Amino acid sequence: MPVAKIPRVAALTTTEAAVLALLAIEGERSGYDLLKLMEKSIAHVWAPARSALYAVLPRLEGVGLASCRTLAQGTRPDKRLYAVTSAGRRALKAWLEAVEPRAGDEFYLKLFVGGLTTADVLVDQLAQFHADAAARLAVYREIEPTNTNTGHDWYHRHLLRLGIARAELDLRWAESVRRALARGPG
Amino acid sequence: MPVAKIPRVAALTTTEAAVLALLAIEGERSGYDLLKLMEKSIAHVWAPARSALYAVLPRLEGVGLASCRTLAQGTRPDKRLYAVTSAGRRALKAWLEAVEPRAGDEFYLKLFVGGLTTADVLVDQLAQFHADAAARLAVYREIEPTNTNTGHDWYHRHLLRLGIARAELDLRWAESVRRALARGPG
DNA sequence: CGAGGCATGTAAGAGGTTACATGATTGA
DNA sequence: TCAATCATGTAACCTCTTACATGCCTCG
Repeated sequence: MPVAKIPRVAALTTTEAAVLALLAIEGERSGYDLLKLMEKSIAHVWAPARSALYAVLPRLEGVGLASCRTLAQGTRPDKRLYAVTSAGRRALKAWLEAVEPRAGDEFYLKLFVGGLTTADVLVDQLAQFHADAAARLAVYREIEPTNTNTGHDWYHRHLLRLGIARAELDLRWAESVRRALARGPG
Repeated sequence: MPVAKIPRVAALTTTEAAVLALLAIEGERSGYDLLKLMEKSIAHVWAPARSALYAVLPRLEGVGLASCRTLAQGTRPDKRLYAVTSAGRRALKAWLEAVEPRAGDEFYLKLFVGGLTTADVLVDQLAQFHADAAARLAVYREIEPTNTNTGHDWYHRHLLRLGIARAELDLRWAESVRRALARGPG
């Protein structure tokens, strides 16, 4: 008996996730609306080009993660209003819950739209972020005593200092956010 | 009278610069050699895929920034040994001296191979890095008082804290490196 | 009457990535 | 005998960027 094929929806790209998340938060919007909303919020964490946004919206509609209706405006150009579908919400949930090492900006984006998920999920994401920083710190600590501080090592030493300070900062920050989440957001 | 056309050599990509810099530091090497060297040094700052390295070397040779000779080895596969040409050194110099805002990883790479240039150049690069961090900090400081700490703002607040702490760290670090450069490297 | 907002897209190209492809030698 | 090291590349694809293209309305 053949195993039922679960339609594995391809994972969202960061841009797709950002758009879906913004639609989920703000409700039905046009590409133009989203651009303006992004500028003063999510752009600090993820800022796709205008053309990327306009490319991603029809794609999301094509795979059923967003719906679209065209709003004819008398004088102005037509608007295409997009909204997240239930499949879109499911994809967004899967994206938010997927924990990946060295997620980089994707992690910041998840925290930025943290209101769309639960504290549990965010604690897991944060634990990974913490582990990543700890791993980096361990690597740097191991390199440190081998640095001679002469020749090219002189320059490497400064970068090493920055890497260590950054990693330590990240560790402290992750801890503090974890505690805040434990006390409960909002 | 037509103005003499200065052959504007296209700016180096980060990967090209990393490879040229490594060749400049280590001398004549094969792609395979470079890969191993990268792993335990420059990779912390810039880590291209293996295939990217093997693609970039013939390209550098094609535009005259690197030279290549094939070394037939009895038992092992042939080696292609690359070296920086004088045009390559000039391109590298131009890359090192070009100051760009929000250079990101490219800045770290320049400092990593700082031994290939002068303290003056690095001070300029550092000044830009400092200015970038200051600009970020200013933006965050402006956002801070508008944050309500409720709803989605609760999450944004934590990211804001991280952004501010990072920017402050970067400012202090840039200052300390600048002072160290003033005392003279090596 | 000109700048800027409203509103959507296309085309070309940059700059990577992963997976595929090959094959001998050496050390455990 | 099996995995790792030596050694180089190709092919397909992904994702995003910049620049091009269009056209009306509104406000100063």
